[in-house]
Formats: sequence, structure tokens, C-alpha cells
Amino acid sequence: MAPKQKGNVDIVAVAKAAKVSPSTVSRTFNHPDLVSPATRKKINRAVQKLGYVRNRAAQMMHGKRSGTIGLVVPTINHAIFAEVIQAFSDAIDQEGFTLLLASHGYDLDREYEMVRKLMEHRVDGVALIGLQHSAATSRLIAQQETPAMAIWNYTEDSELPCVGADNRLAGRMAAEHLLELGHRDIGLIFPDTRGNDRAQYRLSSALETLQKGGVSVPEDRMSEAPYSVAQAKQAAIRLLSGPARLTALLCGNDVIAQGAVYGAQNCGLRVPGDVSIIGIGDFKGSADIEPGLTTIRIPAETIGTLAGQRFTAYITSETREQFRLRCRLERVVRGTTCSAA
Amino acid sequence: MAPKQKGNVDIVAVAKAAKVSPSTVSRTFNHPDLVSPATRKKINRAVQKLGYVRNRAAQMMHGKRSGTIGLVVPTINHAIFAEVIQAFSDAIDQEGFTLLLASHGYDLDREYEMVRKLMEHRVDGVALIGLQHSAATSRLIAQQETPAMAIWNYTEDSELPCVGADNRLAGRMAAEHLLELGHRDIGLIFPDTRGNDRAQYRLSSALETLQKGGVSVPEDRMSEAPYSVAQAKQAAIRLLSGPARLTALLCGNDVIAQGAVYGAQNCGLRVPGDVSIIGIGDFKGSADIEPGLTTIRIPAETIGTLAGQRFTAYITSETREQFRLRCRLERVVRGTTCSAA
DNA sequence: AATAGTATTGCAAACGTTTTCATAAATCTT
DNA sequence: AAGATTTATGAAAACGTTTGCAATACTATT
Repeated sequence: MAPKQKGNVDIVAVAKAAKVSPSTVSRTFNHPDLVSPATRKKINRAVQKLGYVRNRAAQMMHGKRSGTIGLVVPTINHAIFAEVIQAFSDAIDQEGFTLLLASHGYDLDREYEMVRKLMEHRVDGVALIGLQHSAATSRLIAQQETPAMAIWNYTEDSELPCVGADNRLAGRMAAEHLLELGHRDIGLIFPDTRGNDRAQYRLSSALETLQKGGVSVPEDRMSEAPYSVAQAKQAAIRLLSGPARLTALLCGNDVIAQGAVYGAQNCGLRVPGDVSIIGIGDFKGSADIEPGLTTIRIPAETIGTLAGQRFTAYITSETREQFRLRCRLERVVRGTTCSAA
Repeated sequence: MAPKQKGNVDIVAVAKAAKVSPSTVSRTFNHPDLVSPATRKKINRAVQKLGYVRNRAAQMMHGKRSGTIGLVVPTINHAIFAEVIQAFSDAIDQEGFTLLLASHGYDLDREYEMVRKLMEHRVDGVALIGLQHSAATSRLIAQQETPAMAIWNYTEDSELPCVGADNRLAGRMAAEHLLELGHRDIGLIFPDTRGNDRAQYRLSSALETLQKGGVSVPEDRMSEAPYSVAQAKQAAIRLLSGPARLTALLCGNDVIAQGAVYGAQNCGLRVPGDVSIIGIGDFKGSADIEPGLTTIRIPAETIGTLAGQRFTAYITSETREQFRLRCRLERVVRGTTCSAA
């Protein structure tokens, strides 16, 4: 059926089969209006018969766009990033772009390597998670004049165009919620903040808000946990079985919060009766656990979609005007928080 | 610091800056042993100064590999695929490849489009999830002679090289577990099996095993649920509040199983006291919920890593000998199953 | 029926590399 | 110290496209 010319089906093979010149074949793809319908039909038949597939690398060499966008994330294996990646991928796919994906495991030096690698493939743009990046990365982006953007975090003075949420506000909202409920003895469980501006912002603003509310959080009420339910559970147990009688736990993200819920239950404490727990993120599944997790919702899907749409528009436009989109946060009160005593 | 030649830093710019010919520059990258140390140093300095970044598209035009591998998944936004993608990405990255990722939402026609799109970018190989694909997809792969492999599912007679688990066995193991515990009234909740051979295999072999064990599962004990805790919960409630007095639920994957646990609890049934529940997959988090989910573990990370390693080896080898790897399944008994009454 | 357009096609250069071949310089033979 | 190797470099062709320009074949105008 498909005669496959030992794999070397290129535009000139098609031209030969259709008895026209390569130029005409090329034009049929790129400017069909300049080619007569009859010729077009001949060419399409030849394309069909030979199973020709366009070679974008070769096109690219004429200043055409590669049609790829690079996305560099800390990790793929994460409810929240998975959701962003999916939405971003769908959005750029809609515009004919393909996703080049790389992850760096929260290591900013590896992030640089990944960006470099993507640039070797001449991506039309590179999207990064968060606004904190190594100087080398910024220099590289500037030097190559590759369009770049930040996803997930928003600040009004960001260097890069960005689409995301205000993580400082997220930390504040979580703290305010606990404050409003009358909690004074509050523990914090956060991930390592190095190279993770999202967590950094959340933590510092939560702390600040609590302070302003007259609540101080000494060292022994803070704990660090990686992105893992099991380890967060351990961290919560440590905190809750310590000397301080905590009535609330503020967690850096929903996975940690989920672990904290199990940890509290494990200590024989009822949630929210004995201890209130709030997360940040509203991951898929946070609504489903029992009791439903109270959290500050960050609209991952919306962010991914918007980021994809804006970025492709940015890339294809001539003007290249900066954009900064702040996505609204939402306090989602479910079953893991209630007023203190 | 970096003078950036209006973005047109190519190999001849470097050559000019280092006062050598472009050939020598090229050689410095590809066959450094053929160029004198002194010259190499000059060239590296020029590269540094101009911020030159290799152009793989241009290399590719000389029969060099593109250095990219395409991965087409049903969806990224899925605990289980996210884990595979991460592991696969890391494994191929190790070998210098970059990941081109696309998703099709369980639509085999869209899968074809995605494969085609990846081939336009001349990926060095394309990995697909599962063994069931449209005829068009298979034809395209054969015609283009692009190395291809299947991830996640294993059968000994697969057309494509594959790394995965035997999903038939998974279904059987889950059914056997319930049978061994003495359950006779068993309900099934599975996702839509169209275009999803993993679910198909699991379902049919579970059904078959139950049958052999003398347990029949009439239509009204089967329910369909998409990949969503909330909807699985509803499906479980429907099943458990029906006329049949079910003592066990066999779920097509862990997300559904988790929903089923909540559904059972919602019906006032204790798990596993009143109803046993088993899932398939052992997703991240399945161990953490309360009670821990009994499941058939499919080692996603191992599969992803192995797939990446084997595929890159396959691609870079001359011989191209087929490979088929079956990853071991494991029955993980946690807290959601116990013997019938 | 001759002229001026217009629609369609082909030629050839260009894109940024790699690689074969040829050449020049350095080193080794004896 | 002359030839024989070996080492280091450069020139040019090739890869698969796109596109500006030139050429040809139509069509419309008078």
C-alpha cells in the first residue's frame, strides 16, 4: 500500500512523483493560493502515496519558527504541576505548537542546563515555573533573545512576563483564615524554600501576617517536610506531640496538609475539633478526602491555559508587548478548619 | 559582558572570532581529538564570549539524530502517568535526549495526529502508552521507520517493543485476592474501556477469574466511572445502595478505589468490615489514605525508567533488536480488604 | 491580433551545520 | 637531510526546505 522510498521521502521525491518542481510542492504547503488547484491535487496525491511528512527542522533553517515551546518545571510528578503542564500543553497545541518538557528537581543549576538544552533545539519560547532563577539562566535568555515567561507566580514587578497567582497573598489568606477563627497556637509545615520562591513567599507572608495578628511562631512550631504525604504526616506528629498545644496547622501546600490531617488523626486528635488544618493549592483530590481540606485555591488549570494562550500570542505577535496576569485566589473552606475552642 | 551579535551567533561567527575556519569549530565540538589543544582553547574562548549555542536542527540535517524522543500519553494530569513521564524523562535526559510530550485524552484519532506532529519534528523515537493504537498510527510508524515502543502494558506477542506490566494478570490478581478472602458478592467499577487496552485487559481477566471461581457478576453489579475520586464515589454509592448486598468492590484503578472507599463510608458501611475494596496501580498516596488501600502494585517509576533506558539504547544501537520487558506486579495488602463475614 | 496584465511555475541561493577530501605543517625515519 | 608519516586545518559539497526573481503560459483589453 505505502511504497516507502527507503525512508527518504522528501519534498523533491514528492516533486518528482507529481512531475513538478520542489518549489511548487513547498508552495502548496505554505501558500496554497499561489498554486493552481489542478497542480495541488496532483501534489496531494503524491504526498499521500509516498507518505510524506514535513520536516520542520529543515523549515526552521529559513527563519521559520520551530513550532516548539519549552517548559521547565521543578518536577512533573506532582499533582499541581501535572495539572499546569496538561493545560499549558493543550493550549499551545491548539495553536500548532509542540511541547518540549524538562524538569530539574528544584535545582536552579540544573534548570540552567535544561534551558540551554531547550535552546539548542531552538524552541520558539521557554516557560519557567516561578520567578526565581539563576543569573546564568537570565543571561542566557537575554542573550539568545528567546521569548520567555514565568508561570505560577505573579508579582507586579517581575522581570519576565508572567501568569500566576500572588503567593504572598496566598500565605496571607491562609494565615488570616486561622486568625479569624481565633487560633493563637499555630504550627507551620513548609517545604524547603531554597530555590522555591513560591514556598518562600507563602511562608514569609504567612509569618508576617501572624505576627501582625499578634501571634508569634517560635522555631519549635515550624517544621520542614518535602512534597510527600507520608513525610508530612511524620512532621505533623512531631509538631503535635511536642510541648506546645497547637490548635491549628498552616501547611505550605495541600499534600503536606493532607499528611498533617493523617498525622493529627494518628495522634488521636480530631480534625477540625482538636486541631484545624489549612493547606494551599486546592489540588485535585483535596475536596475528596474526609473531611474535605480547607485550602487557598490556586487555579492551576486556568493558569496553565492562560499561560499557554498568552505565550503563543506573544511569540507570534510582532510587537512583543509584555504581559502579567494575576489569577484570583480563593479561600475554600471545607471541613478541616473551625473556630478555636 | 556578552556582546550578542544581533542574535545571529552561528558557527561561522565563532570561527571568525577565533580566526579559524567553520570546519575547525565544528570539529572542536564533534571530534575534539582531531584539533590541537591551542586551537580548541581559542575556539572555546570565542564560544564563551559570543554565547554560542549549538543548533541541533542544523546538525540534524546531516543525518545526525535530533536528540529528541516523543512521548504520547492519554493524559498528563494523572498521578500514574505523571510518575511514568517523570521517570522516562529523567532516563532519556541521562542519555542526552530531550522529551517532546503530547497528550490525546484517550482519543486514538488524536493520538495519530500527535504522533504525526512529533514526526514532523523528526523525533528519534516515539513512545506510546498501551498496545492498542489505530491502524493509521501503526502504518505511519512503519512507513517512517521511526523507532517506536509501548509503555505500561506488556504482552509477549506485542507488535511493538514494550516495557510494562501484564494488565491481564493485574485483573486476575485483584480478583483472586477477593476470591481467596471468600467474597462472592462482588461489584466492579471500571473506567470506560474504549481505546484503553489497560482497562480492557484488567476488566476482562478479572471477570474471567471470578467466573472461574464460581462468581458471576451480573450487569447491575458493574459500574463505569471516569478517572475521578468524586465520580467514583458516586458510582460506588449507586452500587452499594442497590438491591445486591455486595461485600467487595474491585476497582479498575486506585483513584476509583479511593472514591469507592469514600462512597462506602458515605453509605454508612465500614471498610473493610462491611465491604472490602481493592484497587489496581498503587498510586502515590494510596498507602497514605486511611485505611491504607489494598491494591495490585504496578511499578510506574520502574517502568518509566526502564522504558527510557531501553529505548535510548535501542535508538542508538545499530542492531535494533526488539525488547519486551515485563515488570513484576505485587499484591499490596493494606487496610481496605479482609475476609468475608 | 497585438499588447498588457495576471496567474502559474521553475531556478537557484540561502539557512547552519557536518564531513570528505585535499593541503600544509610538523614529526619521524634512516 | 630527504622522503615518509602523521597531525592540523581549510574548502566545498551536502542535508531539506523556502523564497525572490525570472520565465512562461494564460486572459483580458483594445
